[in-house]
Amino acid sequence: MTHHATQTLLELGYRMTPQRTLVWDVLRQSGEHLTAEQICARVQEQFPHVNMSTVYRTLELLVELNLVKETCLGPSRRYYEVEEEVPHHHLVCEHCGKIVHIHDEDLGNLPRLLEREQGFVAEELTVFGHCLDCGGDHAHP
Amino acid sequence: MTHHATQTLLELGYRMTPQRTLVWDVLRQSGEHLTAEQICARVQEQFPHVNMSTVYRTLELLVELNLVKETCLGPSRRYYEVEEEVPHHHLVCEHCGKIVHIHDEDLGNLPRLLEREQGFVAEELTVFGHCLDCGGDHAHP
DNA sequence: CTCGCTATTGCAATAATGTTGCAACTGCAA
DNA sequence: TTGCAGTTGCAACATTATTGCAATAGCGAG
Ligand SMILES: [Mn+2]
Ligand SMILES: [Mn+2]
Ligand SMILES: [Zn+2]
Ligand SMILES: [Zn+2]
Repeated sequence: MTHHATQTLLELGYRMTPQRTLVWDVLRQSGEHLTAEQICARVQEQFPHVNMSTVYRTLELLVELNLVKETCLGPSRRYYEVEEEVPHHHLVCEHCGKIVHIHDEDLGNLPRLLEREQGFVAEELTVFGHCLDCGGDHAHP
Repeated sequence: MTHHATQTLLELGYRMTPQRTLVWDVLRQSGEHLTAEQICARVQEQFPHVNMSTVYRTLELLVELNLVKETCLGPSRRYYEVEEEVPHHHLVCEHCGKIVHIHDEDLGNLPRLLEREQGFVAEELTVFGHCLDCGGDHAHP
């Protein structure tokens, strides 16, 4: 576990445990969006007796401390990834499942428009649609 | 159940049943985003023995026929609403839970931007953030 | 209008995902 | 080294959704 996360935990009176280190390292090394179950499986490759409930509790803690981000990219499942310095948004291809990251500067004038017209402050957005490979022509190949 | 939905079902060889009529009518009359459980509760006010599994199966069918839209507005729950002619998108306030509809013309240049820069065809988008009442000033009151 | 076929339903069991109570264990600070 | 509060594993539980199956009931044919 990097100095960053370790320090945050210890400063706040939490303890460093192998379980927490492993969950964090899995997320750092994968760089993907992982479900709790996927994280648990990868943790168990190195430490087989680690329990799902520990993984859930660890994720809950890391999310609370803003070290990990929880995202809903579809029904019935939560995905986790390391919280990055600069926030990002998601394009989700409904055909192949591919997920692409975009950043505030890719949003054009939408945030200003929503704030001006609706008084709504956009923080994170998810766009469902079809990616380049899956037919931008609406053909849903 | 309106002529519209009835006809679609019958044309395709499905049968009209009181259960299907009730689910459809609940969705039409509410105009809100309802969970399967809420729909079932309202159906049971008029027809108490209707079962949850029937509601789920009915919703699955109506979604498949594009009569109802299923939306994921957060983890752990699916919401249903009547599919409208003109598609819409959602602003979800993470503080008070309020959901606002916006339409394509409220999106500014985002769809064109995504298509041009990412080759991504946006179909439906969900924006998480904070509504007017819940402090556009990031104060999260 | 009646009949019969088969789509549909209710029910209970099961699945999938996440949460919690609790006794045993263990970081870590003194 | 030691003690204790934070943490874990486990099993039970909670919530949301799906499925197998026998009983029921639409609806088209006659
Ligand atoms: Mn992401
Ligand atoms: Mn809606
Ligand atoms: Zn795709
Ligand atoms: Zn609000």
